Amino acid sequence: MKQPAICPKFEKAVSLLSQKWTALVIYQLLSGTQRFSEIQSAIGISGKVLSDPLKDLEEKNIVKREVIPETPVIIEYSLTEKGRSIEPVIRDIERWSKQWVQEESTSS
Amino acid sequence: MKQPAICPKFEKAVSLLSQKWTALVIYQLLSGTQRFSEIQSAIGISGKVLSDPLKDLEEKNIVKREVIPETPVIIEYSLTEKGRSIEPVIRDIERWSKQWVQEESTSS
DNA sequence: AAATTAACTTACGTAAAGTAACTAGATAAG
DNA sequence: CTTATCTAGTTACTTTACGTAAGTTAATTT
Repeated sequence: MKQPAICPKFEKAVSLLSQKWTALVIYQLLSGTQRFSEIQSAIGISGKVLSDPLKDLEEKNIVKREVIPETPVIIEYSLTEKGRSIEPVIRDIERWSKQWVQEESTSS
Repeated sequence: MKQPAICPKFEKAVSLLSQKWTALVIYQLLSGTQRFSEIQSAIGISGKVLSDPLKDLEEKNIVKREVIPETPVIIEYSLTEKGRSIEPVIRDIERWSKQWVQEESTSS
Protein backbone atom coordinates (compact mmCIF):
# COMPACT_ATOMS: atom_id res chain seq x y z
CA MET A 1 0.00 0.00 0.00
CA LYS A 2 2.73 2.39 -0.92
CA GLN A 3 3.59 3.53 -4.40
CA PRO A 4 5.81 6.54 -3.82
CA ALA A 5 5.61 9.40 -6.27
CA ILE A 6 8.37 10.95 -4.22
CA CYS A 7 12.03 10.28 -4.93
CA PRO A 8 13.14 7.28 -2.86
CA LYS A 9 16.54 8.84 -2.16
CA PHE A 10 14.85 11.88 -0.68
CA GLU A 11 12.60 9.64 1.37
CA LYS A 12 15.62 7.79 2.70
CA ALA A 13 17.35 11.03 3.69
CA VAL A 14 14.20 12.23 5.43
CA SER A 15 13.83 8.97 7.29
CA LEU A 16 17.41 9.29 8.50
CA LEU A 17 16.79 12.76 9.88
CA SER A 18 13.49 11.68 11.37
CA GLN A 19 15.27 9.47 13.83
CA LYS A 20 14.95 11.29 17.07
CA TRP A 21 18.54 12.25 17.96
CA THR A 22 20.32 11.86 14.67
CA ALA A 23 20.31 15.51 13.63
CA LEU A 24 21.41 16.60 17.08
CA VAL A 25 24.30 14.12 17.09
CA ILE A 26 25.47 15.36 13.67
CA TYR A 27 25.09 18.95 14.83
CA GLN A 28 27.20 18.17 17.85
CA LEU A 29 29.92 16.50 15.80
CA LEU A 30 30.09 19.46 13.44
CA SER A 31 32.12 21.20 16.12
CA GLY A 32 34.72 18.45 15.96
CA THR A 33 35.71 14.99 17.13
CA GLN A 34 34.12 14.03 20.40
CA ARG A 35 33.99 11.19 22.83
CA PHE A 36 30.90 9.21 23.69
CA SER A 37 30.49 10.83 27.07
CA GLU A 38 31.02 14.31 25.65
CA ILE A 39 28.24 13.95 23.12
CA GLN A 40 26.12 12.39 25.82
CA SER A 41 26.42 15.25 28.25
CA ALA A 42 26.12 17.90 25.53
CA ILE A 43 22.81 16.52 24.33
CA GLY A 44 21.74 15.21 27.69
CA ILE A 45 20.68 11.67 26.85
CA SER A 46 21.30 8.21 28.25
CA GLY A 47 23.77 5.65 26.96
CA LYS A 48 21.32 3.66 24.91
CA VAL A 49 19.61 6.64 23.38
CA LEU A 50 22.98 7.81 22.10
CA SER A 51 24.43 4.48 21.07
CA ASP A 52 21.44 3.57 18.89
CA PRO A 53 21.74 6.47 16.43
CA LEU A 54 25.55 6.35 16.58
CA LYS A 55 25.53 2.75 15.44
CA ASP A 56 23.15 3.63 12.66
CA LEU A 57 25.23 6.62 11.55
CA GLU A 58 28.39 4.56 11.60
CA GLU A 59 26.77 1.91 9.47
CA LYS A 60 25.67 4.56 6.98
CA ASN A 61 29.21 5.92 6.86
CA ILE A 62 28.23 9.31 8.23
CA VAL A 63 30.13 8.95 11.48
CA LYS A 64 33.53 7.37 12.10
CA ARG A 65 34.25 5.51 15.33
CA GLU A 66 37.82 5.29 16.58
CA VAL A 67 39.04 3.23 19.50
CA ILE A 68 41.88 4.76 21.45
CA PRO A 69 43.53 2.20 23.73
CA GLU A 70 44.03 4.49 26.70
CA THR A 71 43.20 3.53 30.20
CA PRO A 72 40.28 3.21 30.39
CA VAL A 73 39.51 2.88 26.71
CA ILE A 74 38.35 6.02 24.93
CA ILE A 75 36.19 6.09 21.83
CA GLU A 76 36.25 9.08 19.52
CA TYR A 77 33.51 9.91 17.11
CA SER A 78 33.85 12.19 14.13
CA LEU A 79 32.03 12.98 10.90
CA THR A 80 33.10 11.45 7.61
CA GLU A 81 33.00 13.45 4.39
CA LYS A 82 29.45 12.23 3.88
CA GLY A 83 28.65 13.37 7.38
CA ARG A 84 30.16 16.83 6.94
CA SER A 85 28.17 17.25 3.76
CA ILE A 86 25.00 17.36 5.86
CA GLU A 87 26.16 20.62 7.41
CA PRO A 88 24.10 22.89 5.09
CA VAL A 89 20.93 21.07 6.11
CA ILE A 90 21.74 21.50 9.78
CA ARG A 91 22.68 25.15 9.36
CA ASP A 92 19.43 25.88 7.54
CA ILE A 93 17.44 24.23 10.30
CA GLU A 94 19.38 26.35 12.77
CA ARG A 95 18.68 29.52 10.81
CA TRP A 96 15.01 28.68 10.41
CA SER A 97 14.62 27.90 14.09
CA LYS A 98 16.14 31.23 15.07
CA GLN A 99 13.73 33.09 12.85
CA TRP A 100 10.53 31.13 13.34
CA VAL A 101 10.55 29.04 16.47
CA GLN A 102 9.56 30.73 19.64
CA GLU A 103 11.00 29.81 22.96
CA GLU A 104 8.41 28.36 25.24
CA SER A 105 8.06 29.28 28.84
CA THR A 106 8.44 25.85 30.33
CA SER A 107 8.71 27.18 33.84
CA SER A 108 7.16 24.75 36.25
CA MET B 1 18.04 14.31 33.65
CA LYS B 2 18.38 16.75 30.79
CA GLN B 3 20.31 19.98 30.86
CA PRO B 4 20.55 20.90 27.21
CA ALA B 5 23.71 22.65 26.05
CA ILE B 6 22.02 22.83 22.67
CA CYS B 7 19.76 25.73 21.67
CA PRO B 8 16.16 24.87 22.57
CA LYS B 9 14.82 26.52 19.40
CA PHE B 10 17.03 24.30 17.32
CA GLU B 11 15.89 21.29 19.31
CA LYS B 12 12.28 22.20 18.66
CA ALA B 13 12.86 22.56 14.94
CA VAL B 14 14.61 19.20 14.85
CA SER B 15 11.82 17.56 16.76
CA LEU B 16 9.32 18.93 14.24
CA LEU B 17 11.25 17.44 11.34
CA SER B 18 11.74 14.21 13.20
CA GLN B 19 8.06 13.49 13.01
CA LYS B 20 7.92 10.81 10.42
CA TRP B 21 5.97 12.38 7.53
CA THR B 22 6.26 16.07 8.28
CA ALA B 23 9.13 16.85 5.92
CA LEU B 24 7.50 14.88 3.14
CA VAL B 25 4.20 16.72 3.58
CA ILE B 26 5.96 20.10 3.45
CA TYR B 27 7.95 18.97 0.42
CA GLN B 28 4.75 17.97 -1.28
CA LEU B 29 3.05 21.28 -0.53
CA LEU B 30 6.02 23.22 -1.89
CA SER B 31 4.64 22.43 -5.32
CA GLY B 32 1.41 24.20 -4.47
CA THR B 33 -1.97 23.90 -2.79
CA GLN B 34 -3.24 20.36 -2.61
CA ARG B 35 -6.17 18.38 -1.37
CA PHE B 36 -6.04 15.75 1.32
CA SER B 37 -6.37 12.88 -1.10
CA GLU B 38 -3.75 14.32 -3.43
CA ILE B 39 -1.13 14.51 -0.72
CA GLN B 40 -2.17 11.09 0.42
CA SER B 41 -1.68 9.39 -2.91
CA ALA B 42 1.50 11.34 -3.68
CA ILE B 43 3.16 10.18 -0.49
CA GLY B 44 1.32 6.89 -0.32
CA ILE B 45 0.10 6.84 3.26
CA SER B 46 -3.16 6.11 5.04
CA GLY B 47 -5.68 8.65 6.29
CA LYS B 48 -4.52 8.69 9.85
CA VAL B 49 -0.85 8.81 9.03
CA LEU B 50 -1.50 11.95 6.99
CA SER B 51 -4.03 13.64 9.22
CA ASP B 52 -1.83 13.46 12.32
CA PRO B 53 1.07 15.55 10.98
CA LEU B 54 -1.31 17.85 9.10
CA LYS B 55 -3.09 18.71 12.32
CA ASP B 56 0.23 19.37 13.98
CA LEU B 57 1.49 21.53 11.12
CA GLU B 58 -1.73 23.50 11.10
CA GLU B 59 -1.45 24.11 14.81
CA LYS B 60 2.12 25.31 14.36
CA ASN B 61 0.98 27.68 11.62
CA ILE B 62 3.07 26.01 8.95
CA VAL B 63 0.13 24.71 6.94
CA LYS B 64 -3.20 26.38 6.18
CA ARG B 65 -6.40 24.33 5.89
CA GLU B 66 -9.25 25.63 3.77
CA VAL B 67 -12.69 24.11 3.49
CA ILE B 68 -14.31 24.43 0.08
CA PRO B 69 -18.04 23.68 0.19
CA GLU B 70 -18.24 21.74 -3.03
CA THR B 71 -20.06 18.52 -3.35
CA PRO B 72 -18.63 16.50 -1.77
CA VAL B 73 -16.66 18.84 0.44
CA ILE B 74 -13.08 19.50 -0.56
CA ILE B 75 -10.28 20.52 1.76
CA GLU B 76 -7.28 22.37 0.45
CA TYR B 77 -3.96 22.49 2.19
CA SER B 78 -1.23 25.02 1.51
CA LEU B 79 1.90 26.37 3.13
CA THR B 80 1.87 29.57 5.14
CA GLU B 81 4.79 32.01 5.02
CA LYS B 82 6.35 30.15 7.91
CA GLY B 83 5.86 26.94 5.99
CA ARG B 84 7.43 28.26 2.79
CA SER B 85 10.41 29.45 4.79
CA ILE B 86 11.33 25.80 5.40
CA GLU B 87 12.01 25.36 1.69
CA PRO B 88 15.82 25.83 1.94
CA VAL B 89 16.00 23.01 4.48
CA ILE B 90 14.01 20.70 2.23
CA ARG B 91 16.03 21.63 -0.86
CA ASP B 92 19.27 20.94 0.97
CA ILE B 93 18.02 17.54 2.04
CA GLU B 94 17.03 16.89 -1.56
CA ARG B 95 20.44 17.94 -2.82
CA TRP B 96 22.23 15.86 -0.22
CA SER B 97 20.14 12.80 -0.94
CA LYS B 98 20.90 13.02 -4.67
CA GLN B 99 24.59 13.19 -3.99
CA TRP B 100 24.98 10.75 -1.15
CA VAL B 101 22.08 8.37 -0.81
CA GLN B 102 22.17 5.27 -2.91
CA GLU B 103 19.09 3.67 -4.27
CA GLU B 104 18.51 0.26 -2.80
CA SER B 105 17.55 -2.73 -4.86
CA THR B 106 14.39 -3.67 -3.00
CA SER B 107 13.36 -6.18 -5.65
CA SER B 108 11.54 -9.07 -4.05
C1' DA C 1 39.91 -8.12 46.50
C1' DA C 2 37.31 -3.89 45.94
C1' DA C 3 36.73 0.33 43.59
C1' DT C 4 37.01 3.37 39.47
C1' DT C 5 36.27 4.72 34.78
C1' DA C 6 34.45 4.71 29.87
C1' DA C 7 31.51 2.90 26.87
C1' DC C 8 28.08 0.45 26.20
C1' DT C 9 23.90 -3.40 27.04
C1' DT C 10 19.80 -5.38 29.02
C1' DA C 11 15.29 -5.58 30.56
C1' DC C 12 11.59 -3.36 30.85
C1' DG C 13 7.81 0.38 30.22
C1' DT C 14 5.77 4.26 27.49
C1' DA C 15 4.95 6.80 23.38
C1' DA C 16 4.77 7.30 18.50
C1' DA C 17 3.62 5.26 13.99
C1' DG C 18 1.16 2.03 11.17
C1' DT C 19 -3.02 -0.74 9.39
C1' DA C 20 -7.56 -1.65 7.95
C1' DA C 21 -12.04 -0.87 8.63
C1' DC C 22 -15.46 2.34 9.81
C1' DT C 23 -18.05 7.13 10.14
C1' DA C 24 -20.10 11.77 8.56
C1' DG C 25 -22.36 14.67 5.62
C1' DA C 26 -23.76 15.64 1.22
C1' DT C 27 -25.65 14.10 -3.26
C1' DA C 28 -27.11 10.99 -6.76
C1' DA C 29 -29.12 6.59 -8.48
C1' DG C 30 -32.52 2.91 -8.37
C1' DC D 1 -37.22 5.92 0.69
C1' DT D 2 -33.15 3.15 0.45
C1' DT D 3 -28.75 2.18 -1.21
C1' DA D 4 -24.53 3.81 -3.16
C1' DT D 5 -20.76 7.23 -3.82
C1' DC D 6 -17.45 10.57 -2.62
C1' DT D 7 -14.03 13.16 0.38
C1' DA D 8 -11.98 13.66 4.50
C1' DG D 9 -11.22 12.12 8.01
C1' DT D 10 -11.63 8.81 12.84
C1' DT D 11 -11.40 4.43 15.72
C1' DA D 12 -9.58 0.39 17.58
C1' DC D 13 -5.88 -2.17 17.52
C1' DT D 14 -0.86 -3.85 16.56
C1' DT D 15 3.91 -2.88 15.90
C1' DT D 16 7.99 -0.31 16.15
C1' DA D 17 10.68 3.39 18.19
C1' DC D 18 12.21 5.81 22.21
C1' DG D 19 13.30 6.27 27.12
C1' DT D 20 15.04 4.96 31.91
C1' DA D 21 17.74 2.94 35.29
C1' DA D 22 20.54 -0.59 36.50
C1' DG D 23 24.03 -3.82 35.05
C1' DT D 24 28.25 -5.51 32.19
C1' DT D 25 33.13 -5.50 30.36
C1' DA D 26 37.80 -4.69 30.43
C1' DA D 27 41.68 -2.44 32.08
C1' DT D 28 43.86 -0.17 36.35
C1' DT D 29 44.60 1.74 40.45
C1' DT D 30 44.07 1.35 45.81
